[in-house]
Amino acid sequence: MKTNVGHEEKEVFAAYIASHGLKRSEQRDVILDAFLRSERHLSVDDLLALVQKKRPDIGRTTVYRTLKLLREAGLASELALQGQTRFEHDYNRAHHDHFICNSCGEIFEFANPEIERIQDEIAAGIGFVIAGHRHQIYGLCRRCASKPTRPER
Amino acid sequence: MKTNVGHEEKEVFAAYIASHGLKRSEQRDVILDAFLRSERHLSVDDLLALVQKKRPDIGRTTVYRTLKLLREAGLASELALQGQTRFEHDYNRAHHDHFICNSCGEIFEFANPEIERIQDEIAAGIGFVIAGHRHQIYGLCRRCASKPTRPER
DNA sequence: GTTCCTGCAAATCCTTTGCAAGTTC
DNA sequence: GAACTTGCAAAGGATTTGCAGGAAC
Repeated sequence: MKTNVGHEEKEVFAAYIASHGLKRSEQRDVILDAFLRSERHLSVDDLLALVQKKRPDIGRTTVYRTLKLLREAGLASELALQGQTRFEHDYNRAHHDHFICNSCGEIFEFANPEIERIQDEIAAGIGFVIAGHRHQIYGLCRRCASKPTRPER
Repeated sequence: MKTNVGHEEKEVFAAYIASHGLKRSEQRDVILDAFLRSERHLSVDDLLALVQKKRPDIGRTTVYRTLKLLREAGLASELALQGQTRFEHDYNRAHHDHFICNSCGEIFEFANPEIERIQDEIAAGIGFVIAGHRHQIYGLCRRCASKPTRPER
């Protein structure tokens, strides 16, 4: 297993901690490490499960609180899906949106400058100042779409 | 005050009720009427408040249940915002997406065939079969953006 | 009469918060 | 030692469900 995953991100977090009068902790280290090692779009419970493989005594509350810090530090960003929130890496990542498969739950990213441009144009037309957006496309991924009849949802 | 608002929609609902072995009720009539009279994007509590002006004894649960029926009958559609769900008219309405003001909560609709086309194109490229999407743009509306300093959120 | 509806209270689900005990600096 | 963290349990907000009584057909 790779060691020293996300070295730079860990430094960013340490700097954030230091500059905000916070303290480092074993738990935060473990949670950040687990977060950085995963390339998936993790729910809080996904991350909790990963974390508890290393340290079963770490609680869900701490995961929630640490994810909040990671967001503030610019390391994680929130993906607000229907029922639950998922988190993805955000350090040095360009903006993108998501396709979400209703059958297997897989999430695919996409980015399209043309769509962004049109959004800006429409916003300008009504004097709306954009702060952010949420653009999620639901349906069936290639694999699930080709399977005979798989119940969605 | 206008009478007989949404005559056609009321017929659609009656037909839906009849064809599904359901029964009509005073409550459903009041809720549907209040829903049709409003042109806003209503939260459940918004609608409950409107309904209770006429019939204070109608409960929140019934509003939830009736909205579910209205969705199934094709009269209402759900707008899944951050914390809460809002509902809008869906009868004979074309697809559209939303701008949402973080300051005053106002919701503006927009539709852009070009964006839809690009979405379809990207989806086709990865073999994704689109079932629906959610495209919400957050920020400040013209009025709120022009005010000096209004706390967002 | 049977079946469907309604409203209340209780139950869920996800997330946040209060608090006493443990850590970090 | 002061200030921050942690985990539990409790609280929160939105939505759903169980149930007994009330309406519709």
